[in-house]
Amino acid sequence: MAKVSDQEILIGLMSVFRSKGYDGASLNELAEATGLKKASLYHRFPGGKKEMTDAVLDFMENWVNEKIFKVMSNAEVAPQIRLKDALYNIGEVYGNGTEVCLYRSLSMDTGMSLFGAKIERGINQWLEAFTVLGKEMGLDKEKAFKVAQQNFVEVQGSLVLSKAMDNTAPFAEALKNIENRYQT
Amino acid sequence: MAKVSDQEILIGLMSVFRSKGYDGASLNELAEATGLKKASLYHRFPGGKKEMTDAVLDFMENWVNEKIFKVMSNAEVAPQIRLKDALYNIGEVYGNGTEVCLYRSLSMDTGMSLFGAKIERGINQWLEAFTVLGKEMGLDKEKAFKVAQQNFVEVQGSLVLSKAMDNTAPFAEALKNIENRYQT
DNA sequence: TTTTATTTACCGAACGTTCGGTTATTTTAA
DNA sequence: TTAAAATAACCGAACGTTCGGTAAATAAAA
Repeated sequence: MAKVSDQEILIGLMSVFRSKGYDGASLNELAEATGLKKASLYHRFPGGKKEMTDAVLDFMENWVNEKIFKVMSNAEVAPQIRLKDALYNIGEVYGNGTEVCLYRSLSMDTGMSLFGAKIERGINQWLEAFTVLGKEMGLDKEKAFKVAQQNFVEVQGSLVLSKAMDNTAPFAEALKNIENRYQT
Repeated sequence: MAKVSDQEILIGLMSVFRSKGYDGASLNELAEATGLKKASLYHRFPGGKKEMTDAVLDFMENWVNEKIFKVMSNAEVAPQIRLKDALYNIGEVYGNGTEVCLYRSLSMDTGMSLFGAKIERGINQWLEAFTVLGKEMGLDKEKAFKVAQQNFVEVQGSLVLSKAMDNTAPFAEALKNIENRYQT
């Protein structure tokens, strides 16, 4: 029996990578955040820090798939409601503007050269979810993709601003803008 | 006589801090980027890495003041032209979408606790420049500030997207959006 | 000659990683 | 069903390397 579950470990690791980035995340810190000792972390992740980050990125990709893509594609729910649900989830994962995006934290040089492909995949899934919704709401393919990109841009940009200004208002407004963007 | 000028040093330091962040920027790398040896850097910056970063942030703040604020406030030039000039400068400093924002790179936990105040000051000056222009073009104070914020959000967000997707189009579009935003 | 600038050589501390070994748990054999 | 063997999980201590930073020595300017 594991002392700490895989999911608990991933959540701990993610929190450190998000706030410190790849270079800034030390093994001591990562171990402390998971509740395991350094050497035990290496038992779970023989590939070391790199493997831990890969696992966190997979975890995040899965989250995007479950909490954004599937929600947005669920044909049993009215589009307006799907959007609201997905935006709620987005608000939650970013602590309503107080938390940073994992993809952004890992987008420095070191992270990009190690995980660039995975980051790109995750963002594309994010964009695809909004594109699907846009098309369902009557936009043509290109327009739907453009709107999806704009949504991503505003979420990321507002997170930068909210963080730097220590004020969650820009992020809240970005979410509101996105919702308005799909008003009929 | 200095082997390397202050400005050359600052440019070298900034390039490393931008691409690597604070934690990821090692003194060996910083030294190499300036053309000086590590110990010589310490002669110029007795306060070490922290002082180097402070100097780079001051350098950046000065850049924002010269290349954005003053340009935007120059009453001798038509507002449309001022905007165009400032946007051109913004495009240049970000390599038209290929380069990262210093404030973003230093916005991880370590950087925020050390330089949060300075980062906030720099961003506020950025916002103030656009607010001035907006007011001159007939917007009321609050609206002008809101538009300035939106501009910042789109620049930052599009930089994240352009970097991750290795595609400068989102950044170019963000600049275009900003210009359109002040169309009469 | 004195001051300033630069460099070589070096330091303790922290880094990511590995090792040797202990304790649980699971699997196999009797 | 129990005992032995194998495996999985964990941890303290240490590895070699790189970190940020310093002292002493050399080179250049004033």
